[in-house]
Amino acid sequence: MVKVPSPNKSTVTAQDVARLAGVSRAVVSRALSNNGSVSPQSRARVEAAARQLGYQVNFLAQGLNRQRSQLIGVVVARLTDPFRSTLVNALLSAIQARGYQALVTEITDEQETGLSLRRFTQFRVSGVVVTSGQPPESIVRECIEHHIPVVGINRAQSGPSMDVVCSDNHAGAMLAAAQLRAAGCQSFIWLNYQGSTWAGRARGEAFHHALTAKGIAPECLRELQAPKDGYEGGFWAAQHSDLQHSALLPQRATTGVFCANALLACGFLDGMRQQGINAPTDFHLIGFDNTPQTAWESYQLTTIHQQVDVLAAKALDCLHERAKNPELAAQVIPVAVELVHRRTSPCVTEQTDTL
Amino acid sequence: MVKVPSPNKSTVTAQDVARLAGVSRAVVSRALSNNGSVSPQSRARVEAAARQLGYQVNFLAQGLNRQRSQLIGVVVARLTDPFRSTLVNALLSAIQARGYQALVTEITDEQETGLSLRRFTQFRVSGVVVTSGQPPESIVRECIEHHIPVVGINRAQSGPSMDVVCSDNHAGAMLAAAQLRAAGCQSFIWLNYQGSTWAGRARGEAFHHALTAKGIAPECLRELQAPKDGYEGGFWAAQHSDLQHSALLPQRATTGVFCANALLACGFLDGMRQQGINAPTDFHLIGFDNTPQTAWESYQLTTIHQQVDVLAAKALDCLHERAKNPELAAQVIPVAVELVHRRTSPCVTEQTDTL
DNA sequence: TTGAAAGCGTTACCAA
DNA sequence: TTGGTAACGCTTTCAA
Repeated sequence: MVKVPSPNKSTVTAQDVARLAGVSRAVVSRALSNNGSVSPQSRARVEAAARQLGYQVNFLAQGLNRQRSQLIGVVVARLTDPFRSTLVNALLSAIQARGYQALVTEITDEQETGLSLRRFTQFRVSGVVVTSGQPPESIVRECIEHHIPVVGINRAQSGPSMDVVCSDNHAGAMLAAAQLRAAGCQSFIWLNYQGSTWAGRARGEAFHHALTAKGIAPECLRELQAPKDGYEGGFWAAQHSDLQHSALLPQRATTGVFCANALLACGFLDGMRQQGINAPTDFHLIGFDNTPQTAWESYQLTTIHQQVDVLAAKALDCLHERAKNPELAAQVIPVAVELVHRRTSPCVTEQTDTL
Repeated sequence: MVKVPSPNKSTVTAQDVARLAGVSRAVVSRALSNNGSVSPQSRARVEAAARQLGYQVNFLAQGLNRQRSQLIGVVVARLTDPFRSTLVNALLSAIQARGYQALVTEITDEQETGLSLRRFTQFRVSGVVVTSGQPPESIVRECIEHHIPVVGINRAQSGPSMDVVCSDNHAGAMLAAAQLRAAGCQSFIWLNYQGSTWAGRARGEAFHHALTAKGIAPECLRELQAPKDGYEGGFWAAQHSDLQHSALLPQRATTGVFCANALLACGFLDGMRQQGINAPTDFHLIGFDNTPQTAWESYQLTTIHQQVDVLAAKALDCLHERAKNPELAAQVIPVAVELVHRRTSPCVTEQTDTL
């Protein structure tokens, strides 16, 4: 049973511990941070004193002195997007597991990324993870000059200073293309929204390549662009696609739809259903992200799964690496994705996809 | 066009600005923090110098000196829950709008709440918002002693030190009960999960009271308890309810189901549909939270809306109030909720509910 | 191994 | 109004 004598003095400092333990501040610091040599008995006395007084390091002072806080900055936009919150959740876990604390900034506009980074440097963070927005290269360089590593997740590499960890969009698009092909789709739709993120565009291009590589004629791939992101965007796209007509053709050539993200896919599916068209009977549908909702009974979306915890872990690895070696050339680290077979494009029985 | 001379010296301090402006550090500090008197010309020179050098305050040093950082701690669990992420999103916006930065901790276990608070104090945060978990009163008191106000959102008031901002669960339950009654429901089910949060239990009790106050016999209200939270819990509950039988009775007494949260409601609806039972034809369903998904076409859940931005704003107001006056008695601040009419229990045409 | 002392970068008080 | 100075609380040389 630890007994705190009395919280008379509002805040207990290393000095107080030193006094009680009968040593100097320096010894206290060394003992508590396992840094420098301390005799076993001193250490014991310090630890006892610290416990007794309920001493806790002042991270502000510690950071000021070390020129580095145990903070890691995280930039995110629209946390209400299920994929984003899943990713941030993974990041928080990873950050805390490594003994850091997360300083989170929400941006509503890509432009704000830079400002966030600046504020992070003012806290002397140990690193920054950008999950949304594209920071201006100049500001990233500022960070690097302050020895603050910056890593992006699922975004374009902007300049030579920022590492990037990125789900393998190309592989994802290939998996989607292969699945749709194997399922017998003859025509294809790529669904994205206007002003899509870099990741979305990358997926679209990869899908295009994957299809043409499979010998699909260009006119068989249409692109649908919703005026806005999210569920509503997908819903809108469904109402403005002409899939309902082609699906009703006598010799219906099954259409395969690939979406830039999970929300678009959910919205699209609902929008089509509202018109009496459903997957996989009338068309096939594959989304990206594998958010929890895509697994819900009403959707059961076939989707490309992103390993968020791997993304998070590798991002932190990156920060760590680069902190040790700032001169390192910027890397792009791919993270594998997986195709999750669900109802909107069910698994096809073994079939060599060599067409 | 601002020109940064050269980032030769890694980090520029107030001293540097002072030197360039030809004044002392003190003047720089006063000029830049609008605190204390500075002559117009000094101020101008300082500002120019600061801009020229790209000076940015070191928040660590500032906080150390002021004994308070411009950080606000946020405790959250399971950020993947859409309601949580919506709430945290609102909190982040509010925190930043007021010039603070959010220090976010994810807890996986209620027990960790205390540890989070401790770490927050080590950063000398200006306040703490607890959105998950119940902090031990002793630790909350520690915070208060360090002049760090703590506010909870949607949780029980634990002890006399923590303010609480809380959606009006009672009103929500009343609205739900009234709606179901008006829709003609004769029997009722309250759906919650084992080990529910305090808010969930409070909603259940309020629902119970509301019904009995309306003269509903106790045997008309059953309670369903899922073994786990979330969508899966709701889905499970649907499979283990006997609603499918009662719904098929010849003289079917329409059943009204009220759920502790949105995920349960979505899961329950899907689970029932899988058995061929649907709302509102076979039963009525009302959820809580009004998360984005409940508005999706596949669900269109009638639900109790929580005003997350009001919750966030009032929570920060609380912190502010209490920072000014730490001796204040702990408050419980209710936030109004609204009934959102959607398909699972559609709006009934004007009807005085005086039964 | 230990303690004294010099910072880390700001802010606030106080005398000028 | 201004500048010197003393904190703020910690870490890290550097001698002893």
